[in-house]
Amino acid sequence: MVDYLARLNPEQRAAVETLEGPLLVLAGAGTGKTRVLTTRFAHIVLSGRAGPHQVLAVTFTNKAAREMRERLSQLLNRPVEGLWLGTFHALSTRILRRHAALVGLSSAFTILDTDDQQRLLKQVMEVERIDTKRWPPQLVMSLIQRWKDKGLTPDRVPETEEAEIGAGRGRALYAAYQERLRALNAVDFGDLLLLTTELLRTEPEILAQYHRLFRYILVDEYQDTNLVQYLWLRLLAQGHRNICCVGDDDQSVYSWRGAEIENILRFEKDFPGARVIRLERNYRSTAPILAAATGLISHNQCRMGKTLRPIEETGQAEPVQIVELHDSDEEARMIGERIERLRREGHKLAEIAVLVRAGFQTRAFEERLITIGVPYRVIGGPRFYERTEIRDALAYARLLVHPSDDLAFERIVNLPRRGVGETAMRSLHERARAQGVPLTAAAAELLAENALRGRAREGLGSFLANLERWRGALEEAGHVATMARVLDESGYIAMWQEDKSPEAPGRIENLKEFIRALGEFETLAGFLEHVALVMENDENAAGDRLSLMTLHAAKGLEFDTVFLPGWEEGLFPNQRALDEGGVKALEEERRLAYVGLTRARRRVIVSFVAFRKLYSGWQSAFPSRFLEELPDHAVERITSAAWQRTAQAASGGVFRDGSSLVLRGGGKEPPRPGRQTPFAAGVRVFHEKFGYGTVTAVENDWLEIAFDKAGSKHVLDRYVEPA
DNA sequence: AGGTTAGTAATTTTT
DNA sequence: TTACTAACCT
Repeated sequence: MVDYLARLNPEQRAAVETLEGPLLVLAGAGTGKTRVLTTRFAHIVLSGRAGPHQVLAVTFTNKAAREMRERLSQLLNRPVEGLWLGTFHALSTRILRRHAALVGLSSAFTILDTDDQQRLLKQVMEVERIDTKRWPPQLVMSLIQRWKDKGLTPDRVPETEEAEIGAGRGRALYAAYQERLRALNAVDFGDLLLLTTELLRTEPEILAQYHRLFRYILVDEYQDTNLVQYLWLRLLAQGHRNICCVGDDDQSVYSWRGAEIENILRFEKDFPGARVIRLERNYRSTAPILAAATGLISHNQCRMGKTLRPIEETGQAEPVQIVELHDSDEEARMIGERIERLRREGHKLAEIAVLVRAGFQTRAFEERLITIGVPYRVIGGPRFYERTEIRDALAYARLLVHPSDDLAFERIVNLPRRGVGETAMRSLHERARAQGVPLTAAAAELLAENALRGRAREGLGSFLANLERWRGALEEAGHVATMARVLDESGYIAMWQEDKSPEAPGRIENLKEFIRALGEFETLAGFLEHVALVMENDENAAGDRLSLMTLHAAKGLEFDTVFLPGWEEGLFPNQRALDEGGVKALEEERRLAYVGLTRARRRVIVSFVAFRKLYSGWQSAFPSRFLEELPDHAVERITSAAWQRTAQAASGGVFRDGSSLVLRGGGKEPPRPGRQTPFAAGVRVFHEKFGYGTVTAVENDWLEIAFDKAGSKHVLDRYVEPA
């Protein structure tokens, strides 16, 4: 037997060797999913069924693609390049650039990011006279994005849905936005998928060409695919029908981003004759952790069904701990203490993670970790290429490469200040629209005609002259030196140097890093393409550090010890998710809890509090319903009092100075337990801003009130008085 | 044109 | 509480 096959368990082997026809591999957490995927790819090649270039391998993230490429090159024992292995978006771009003309683009189209998308849509909405206050562009954008996720071009958006947004003009806005994109020779992320699918659907010869090329298709994280991605895959798989999707329905947590768990649940219907193989042997976690996770997820209705089994019974495995605490400060303190203890016992910080439901929760822990001196890193913060200064620098670069990039022009024409304000921009826009030319050209025209006055003329004049000069330098001095020069001569660096805000020095550092990053690419255009598709963080900050991140960001990672704080109703499961998505959302929240639990190899500490500091005040909370869903035999429940006893008993415990038991005075003190809201459903109330209304529901100190004038609102009881 | 202040809203995030 | 935006003032 070939030795790479010998290293697999029977299910994994079946997943690797079942090559013909559709196959769904249901891979539970920690069951060797990546190994199966890469080994399968290698097996296709090594068994001589297809060349490496005849396999299409699709992932969601660049990280996953990179990992797969590396492991594949190890298995094949040679470097692998130019493979059809990448993200849906990168592969779509590659296909689309080849046939751009067929979808009305030139092959040098630019890819807009979220920020550009929103600016553009806002402009479109202003032109269409839509109140952007009533209809935030962000909201409209998300609906357009959702339509794109479903494979709907403007003409295919159902009439019932278009009434939803922009005063019933949703579809018109979508169409206008698409028109603007086309005029700019630009696409957004959604378009990459949508246009590729359209291309494959309307051009049978091209589709046939790809059918001939791709003899095998591999898909990672299938539970996260949306409808267009499914259509995209289905079109390409029609050829040989050798499609293998790997995923875990219990880890589908991106529905709010358009992912449809139905894709994986429906697989056998979508691909008749499909085989399904379950990977249930878990190589990661202890028996109690798996029992807790399995018990919890069994409360979901909407799933394929799968049971994680530990590899062997480990007698002394720790139960999952559930710690009850009085308030959120105490929770941060408890976790800090436990981390210090683990550290003293010789555990690496890099093997410990604190996973929270929402980003803002990390702050409390950061503060605590700083005071006790534990090095940490926050994963999934603002990404490098999304920082203001980097996006500005990118706009300069884009304008050099594409003089017609209006969005880039607008972003930096007055940054730093060049006296080009609203008035000047209005005349530029008017001219550009009238002549059908880009803003740069319009500016040149107006300058030549002496149609601009004062500082705007000076500023624009030297700006355009500079652009020309820099473009010349690009040829002679190369892109790295030129961009450094651009940032300097434009006054952009100086702008931040003069800025007194605390983050300014960091921004200048980032700009230096930006110049360094440029050096890794042959050309500026190549760099821009990379940036558009690979918006990732460099989170490889060295050293032994604790990880702090959201549950979403933790998917795919694993740690020895995992802390799961904030298991309270409203926070987790998240109230807003529940309000918007009902039972489906609750199940997704539960899957998120499942993801959290299964990140741990050896230890899980779940915690919840009675009072949580939120924004300015304290809020009371109930334990999360998920806590009751954890099977008793797998958990150990520790009450606040019990925890205090153990802490006191432990040498060097929290209460060394005896002060921690006394809550600090003033506004920092959380409210006493047992407080009851004086309001009940049906009671008439008055609110300073919303006026009179009737209470329709009560949850803790939150009231749902139907106001006579202002509609239905969710408010805290302390802001209303009996009418 | 540009700086200042008041008002408002606050999940999850990759490409 | 903070962070961001829009209206307002100079």
